[in-house]
Amino acid sequence: MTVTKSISRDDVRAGILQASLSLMNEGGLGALSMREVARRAGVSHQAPYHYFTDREAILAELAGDGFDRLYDYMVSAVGLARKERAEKNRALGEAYIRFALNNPEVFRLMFRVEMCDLTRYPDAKAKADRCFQLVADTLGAGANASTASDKTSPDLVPVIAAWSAAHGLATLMLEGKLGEAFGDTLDQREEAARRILAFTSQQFSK
Amino acid sequence: MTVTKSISRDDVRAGILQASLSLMNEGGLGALSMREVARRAGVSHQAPYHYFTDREAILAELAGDGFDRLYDYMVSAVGLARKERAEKNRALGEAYIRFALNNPEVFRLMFRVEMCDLTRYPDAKAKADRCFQLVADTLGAGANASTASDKTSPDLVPVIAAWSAAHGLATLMLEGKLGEAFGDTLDQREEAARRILAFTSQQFSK
DNA sequence: CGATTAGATTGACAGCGTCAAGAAAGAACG
DNA sequence: CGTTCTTTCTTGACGCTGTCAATCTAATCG
Repeated sequence: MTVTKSISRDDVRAGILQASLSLMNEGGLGALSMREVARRAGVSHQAPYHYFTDREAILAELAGDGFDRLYDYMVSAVGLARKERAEKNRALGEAYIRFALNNPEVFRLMFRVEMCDLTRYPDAKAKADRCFQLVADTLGAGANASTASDKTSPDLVPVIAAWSAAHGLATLMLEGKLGEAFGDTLDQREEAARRILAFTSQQFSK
Repeated sequence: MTVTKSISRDDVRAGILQASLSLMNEGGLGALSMREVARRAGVSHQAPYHYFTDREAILAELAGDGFDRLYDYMVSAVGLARKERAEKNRALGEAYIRFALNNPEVFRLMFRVEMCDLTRYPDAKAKADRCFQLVADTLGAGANASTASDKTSPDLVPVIAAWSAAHGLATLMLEGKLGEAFGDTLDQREEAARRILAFTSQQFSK
């Protein structure tokens, strides 16, 4: 059946990940089942176990990719922003929320510990830490929240405060807790998020 | 077997809810299965369907109870706080986070739309709205974020901004995204949350 | 007392994640 | 070339899930 020269091992692996991603984006995290993934990738229901130890390993890989993409979102936004720190902070938050609204399922996956416990997947954890480090650096503190080198790092408080504000807004919008008060289309919601975030970063800019 | 006078209908219903709650608190949301709930409640695996149409209906009821308890947390905290508005705002946020850290699974349930879509369960939605209304009132705006009577309500922006800050902090702590930088015991984490929240509300108080 | 009806139970079905055993296909080596 | 070994994939099975359907129980009413 393999008319093409050959289907390499990596191709199958990539196919499984691709099937997982599209399945998740179509039907939510709950629709991502090992068997359906295998069906979509055109392999037997057990084949994925040859590439991933279990369901969580696939989720960890997807989450890792998500953190990489979030990183790109943030880096490019900060790069484009005007050079004032307040401006960069705002751009960072906006990128964070834009990513969440445009990739809701991946975003959920990335921040739900029971979906994939990143401490068990060092590669994905490194990608996540890279994001957190970028947030901390951009917001002006050098310490990493996750590794926590020195426990007495007062600069960490404002970083986490600002991060929380953006993360909370993203979460509440994603879960529909703000109702449709701010529009139902993606553009309207992004614009609303921008307004709220502008207020927040203005307050945080002393 | 029914030595007591009789097991009323409401008793069975309450037993099912109780079993669901304890199961959820022990093994997380994933451990809450209809059959295990029935087993714990000492009824047949199909009995719960006589009281709840499906799994989501049980979750909706638990979420509703959660919102009631969150309401109590917040009301009593605000009542105890000094009368300055900044003080009340801080107390509100602290109560919010204290609830989240002490009831992690219920909190997750309450804010995950795919677990139970509250628009399908008006009773639970009313309890949720009551909480949001309290937040909006305490933070100084009269409009309800969920019902959104008038779309041009500028006062809503600071309310949502503050709510997002508290919600984001609760979420990030709950999901372990802040690492153990702020302690591993509940008390230490509550204290850390208080510090961060103090910073935020100070910034928001102009 | 017998008939009706509401309530609860048992049984069945398809789907799930995953363990275990077998088949297929190369590679290594005599 | 044949044979064994190893790696890769498939099929089958088990116990679990949520839920539909049919059966059994029990109580109410004529």
